[in-house]
Amino acid sequence: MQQKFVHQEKRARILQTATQCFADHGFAATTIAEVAKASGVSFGSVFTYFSTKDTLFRCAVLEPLEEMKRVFLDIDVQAPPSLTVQHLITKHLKFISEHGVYLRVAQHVIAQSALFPSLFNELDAFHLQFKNTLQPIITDGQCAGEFEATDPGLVATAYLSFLIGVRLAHPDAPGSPLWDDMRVLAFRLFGPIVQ
Amino acid sequence: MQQKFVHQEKRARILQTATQCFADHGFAATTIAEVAKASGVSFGSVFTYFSTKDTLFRCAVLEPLEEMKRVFLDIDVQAPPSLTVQHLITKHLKFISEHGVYLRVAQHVIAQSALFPSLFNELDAFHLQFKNTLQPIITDGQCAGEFEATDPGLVATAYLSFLIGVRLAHPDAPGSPLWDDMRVLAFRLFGPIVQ
Amino acid sequence: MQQKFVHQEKRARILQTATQCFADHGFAATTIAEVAKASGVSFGSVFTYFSTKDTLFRCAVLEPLEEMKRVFLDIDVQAPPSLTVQHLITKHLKFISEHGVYLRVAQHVIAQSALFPSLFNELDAFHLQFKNTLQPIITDGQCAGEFEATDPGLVATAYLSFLIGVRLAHPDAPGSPLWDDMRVLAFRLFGPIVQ
Amino acid sequence: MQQKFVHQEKRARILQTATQCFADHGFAATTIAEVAKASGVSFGSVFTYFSTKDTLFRCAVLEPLEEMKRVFLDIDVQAPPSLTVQHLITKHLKFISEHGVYLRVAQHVIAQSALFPSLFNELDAFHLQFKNTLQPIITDGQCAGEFEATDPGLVATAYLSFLIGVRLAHPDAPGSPLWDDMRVLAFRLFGPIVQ
DNA sequence: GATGAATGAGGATTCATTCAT
DNA sequence: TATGAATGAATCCTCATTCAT
Repeated sequence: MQQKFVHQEKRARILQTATQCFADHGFAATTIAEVAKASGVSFGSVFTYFSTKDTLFRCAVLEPLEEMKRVFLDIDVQAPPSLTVQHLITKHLKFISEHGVYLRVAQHVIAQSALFPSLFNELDAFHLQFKNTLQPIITDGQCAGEFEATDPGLVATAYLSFLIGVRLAHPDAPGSPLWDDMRVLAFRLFGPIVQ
Repeated sequence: MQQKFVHQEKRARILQTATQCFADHGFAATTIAEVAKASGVSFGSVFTYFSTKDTLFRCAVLEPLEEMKRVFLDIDVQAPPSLTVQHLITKHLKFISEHGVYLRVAQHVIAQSALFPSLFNELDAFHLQFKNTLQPIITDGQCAGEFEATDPGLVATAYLSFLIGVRLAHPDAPGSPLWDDMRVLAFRLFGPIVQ
Repeated sequence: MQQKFVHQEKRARILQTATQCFADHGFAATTIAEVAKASGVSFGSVFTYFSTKDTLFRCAVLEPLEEMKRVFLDIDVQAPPSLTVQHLITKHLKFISEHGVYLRVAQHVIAQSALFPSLFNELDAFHLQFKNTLQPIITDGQCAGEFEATDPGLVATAYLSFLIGVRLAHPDAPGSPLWDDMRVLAFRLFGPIVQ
Repeated sequence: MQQKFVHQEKRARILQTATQCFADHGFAATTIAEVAKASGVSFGSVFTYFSTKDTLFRCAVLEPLEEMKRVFLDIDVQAPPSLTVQHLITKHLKFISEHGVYLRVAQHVIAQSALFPSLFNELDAFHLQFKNTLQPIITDGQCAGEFEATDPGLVATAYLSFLIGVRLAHPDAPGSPLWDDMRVLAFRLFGPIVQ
């Protein structure tokens, strides 16, 4: 039992270090030796926990994706719709501000989809799920006269693209005021109607 | 003279091919042999035109940046400011829709700034120049009551981030209707006031 | 006492599995992990019974050699010599037909004598002992006019080479009729004189 | 043209060295670095000529096989059949005495057929061709009353096994008298009838 | 200039051996 | 004794760069 715990703890440390390296240097320029050293484990130990470098990368991409799904796909619907959207925006910006390292790894996959087809598909599926989850809220808001009438799919796409772009363009630490400031800008994409 | 022309044409072909490879596989996973083959030139010829792989990458990043500067930094000011902004948006979206390959290379530099510090600085300087160029227009629009009062630097940042995000999230061909559709969404970031 | 028995049984199982692996893949391409798995024991246990991989190989080569010596060096002399030889041939072919796995391991040592000098010496010594044991019988047969006059050492060498060659060239199961059929061919090497 | 010649000469040198190493240490225990050093070429150059270690091994096994086929499958039929057989034996023993290194590599493939299935099939096909080529001669000899009546396939098999066994059991240099002495022993396998 | 063979440093992966539990 | 995680040396292979033709 104790064993198992130690094992998991060590695995997590390697994975976290590797994620940082992948984010900083990309897949190809990250070496296992570098990950091992930064993790404080021996070279061979990395292979004890992750059979290949590809496996390590897969885990770095897919495991945090589960948490991201929980944050982005579980929507707490409230009235009115515009309030729901504002809460979402706050939650989303908080998440991306805190997970910059992971998101840079994910961008690597998106930018070089040809190199990581199966990982790309996973991320693309998430993208689609997110759009499908967000659209009904947008539609509700438009019906309620809170948002301008625009293709909800387009709005969802634009919003997600905006989040991606903000994250990529700003390697800032989580504490930066930027993330709070961006909330109002993000909200504009939904076409709020001033009453 | 004829010689010179042939020389330039060959160089351009190599650079274009290399840009495509860098965009698809990143810097580290692109090999000179691959570029040579795809360019239809001999292996050794790549080194005749570009002394090192780094040089080739630098050229792939910096040369198109000049064209990008012309498009993004030369602003044709018109009245009213909101019209200027709309023209800019059209021009910008057109550019990014047509230069997807180059922009993926640039994203590579941004995402892995630690690997390419001098290139990153060039792109970052462009980012700053762009913001400095755009801000006066935004300020004018706000003064004219066309845009809501918001930190103009924040708006410029949000807008550029949006462009980056849309480009990264959509590997679509230039012909997609997405690029036209996004114009209205982009415009919303400026906080247009309906009159 | 019971303990000891279990110990020996486990050791024997590991050694048998290892012999099969060494025969199939050679020394270098056989891994301890593979032997452990195929033996149904834990990885570490292999080292409990055999301190190194070399030791395991040595045991796989030398322990069955004792049995082989009993079969090949204990000659039951009968009259006439040609009958003795025929009985030997039968016994030898039976042995090699039943010990194909072991003999492939031994061939490994012979073929790569530079890698296993001490093991090679053991096998070579056996070779010599065998020749020395066989020669008197051949000489007797020649004196009795049953075999043509030929250098007895040459005949013994040819006969042992024949046994080795038949075994190497035929991975057949023990039940194959080949082994019986070869008896008459083996006998010819002794130069029997038809009366 | 000169280029091509140099190229072939270098390739041949690497292949010859590699064959010696494979014969001495087997496939797994032979390192590319060792082959490179012994060949007097750089490590990387080995890969210029042979893309992988497996390819190098394949070439070491298959290329000399062509010469072996010429020697073993082209039979110069003469009268009487027993004379043909004696000439064959002389030719064969000469070949194996001179190609000990190659034959040890081939034995490696035979002994570990599971590791090299496609190479094993090539050698096995040769084995079969050889038997099919030899059988008619044996049958002729038996019809002419020169050889005892025995299954010709069995005789051919026994003879080839004998050649293999003699070669494996004797790492002697070509000049050894053994090879000449063995001719009469080999001939006995055909069951010559003294007249 | 054009070509492609030569070089060797660098990196992923394997695996015998050790050792803590 | 039994187990299997930890270690790092060893090895195959890649590829940027050099250079002779």
